[in-house]
Amino acid sequence: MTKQTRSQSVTDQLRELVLQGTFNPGERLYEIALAERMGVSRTPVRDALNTLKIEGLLDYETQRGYGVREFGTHDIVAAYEARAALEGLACRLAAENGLTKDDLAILERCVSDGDSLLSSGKLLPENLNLYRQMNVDFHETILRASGARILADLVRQTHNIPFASNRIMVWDDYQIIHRSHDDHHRIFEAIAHQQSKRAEALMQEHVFFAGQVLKKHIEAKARIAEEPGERG
Amino acid sequence: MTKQTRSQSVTDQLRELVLQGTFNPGERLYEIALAERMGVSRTPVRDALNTLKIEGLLDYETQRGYGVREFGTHDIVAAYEARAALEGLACRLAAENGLTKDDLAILERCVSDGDSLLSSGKLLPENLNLYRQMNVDFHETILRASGARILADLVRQTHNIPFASNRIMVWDDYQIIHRSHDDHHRIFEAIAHQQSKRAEALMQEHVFFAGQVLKKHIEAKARIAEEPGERG
DNA sequence: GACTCCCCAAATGTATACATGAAGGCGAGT
DNA sequence: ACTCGCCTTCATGTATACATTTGGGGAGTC
Repeated sequence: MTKQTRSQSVTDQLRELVLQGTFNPGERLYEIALAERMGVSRTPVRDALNTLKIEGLLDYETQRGYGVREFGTHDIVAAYEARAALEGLACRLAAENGLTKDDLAILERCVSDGDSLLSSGKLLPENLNLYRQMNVDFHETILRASGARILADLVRQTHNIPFASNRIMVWDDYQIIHRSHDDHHRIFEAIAHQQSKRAEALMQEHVFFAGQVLKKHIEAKARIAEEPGERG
Repeated sequence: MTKQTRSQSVTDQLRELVLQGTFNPGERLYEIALAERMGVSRTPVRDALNTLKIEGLLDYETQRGYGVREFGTHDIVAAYEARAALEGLACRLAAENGLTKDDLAILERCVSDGDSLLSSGKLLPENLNLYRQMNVDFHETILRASGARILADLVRQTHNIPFASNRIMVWDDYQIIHRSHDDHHRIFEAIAHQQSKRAEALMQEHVFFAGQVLKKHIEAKARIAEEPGERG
């Protein structure tokens, strides 16, 4: 990891805090309080707040400061739908342009690495990070291969929603992970054979499905959390 | 227009300068020089540079400052394709949810205003701003009606590319404008009748077509600009 | 007792001083 | 004369002092 400035470091820390739900929705964030908490001056904190505002994680009003933006299931689903459309598009462009040998090799490696990690019939907890990294690599390689940096930028935006990050997945169902990795197989095949339309459709479904899984997961969790109160 | 801070004002000015091509691609932007030029201190300038970096207009390297990002025809086309996908999605969601009476009324108004402006068989120069505003209203209303703020955010991003703004259009061909407004008619109809799939397809084509027109326009201009040099 | 107006406190906006790092030129040594 | 390394210079990164605005609380009046 290359050296980074305090502004960048604070931005990353604060983004992580917000994405992890450390703050309550709507909670106001004070520059001075954050600066003291992080052990820096207001300057890097202001940079970070400004950045997260543009990324869409914070609300802002002139002379009134920043607040944590509220996100509902609806927003998460919309983010996944947007991501599905964008990554589908990137996938099609990549297939149309044709990949470099290097990029093709990376994708092939991702697919075979995934096969290994899943070969035992389950995903071992110690392999979770490896699988996650493989998944990120797969998607980022395709975005890069699309040749359109703006698509990568837009997709990055769609990750900036609590629960919607590509690093957060539903891991408790081997069947779902297996099916997801099966999608990777077919996407790779479609790209390699320049079946651009098929590649687009597969990627759209791949991402959309992940969104649906996450949605059900969140709703189930919310139901459980509410039950004790509903009994009274 | 509500009062805004210097940071916001400088950001808007600088964004406009970059979008209008005031700086050469790759040109470096110095904080101090900009601050003097704009008559403010480095603080608002730094805010602005940070903002435009995240919006994707500037490149940045730690301890090395900011530079104007280069955009090619390829980027512009990709931006339009992304916008087509996103606005198509928003249009479908809006049609599925159903619009409020107010939003429906706004769209209807946009359509009939456009009819008036084009009724003479051409678009008069003094009506150009009115038409442009109508067009912006139409698209923004649909984005709002989609109920997904993230879509509006993402679409805004796609405007942050030189030549790709929704405020820049190719105005010299009445036929094209007329066809574009005809799309609005049909999109309105599809939304009003909750024909969500049709609404999505129409909007996708509507935006994609605008991108194609712009692409040809840019290429034609580039050809003309190069000719004198090619003769030598 | 409630309402209004004014003043103060606190938070954000802006400027500037200071710190750090990077790049290029100049001088010394070979 | 050429190369290596240091040193100067300048631009960015960070902290802090100062300015402005907002909102609330207290005092005074009806």
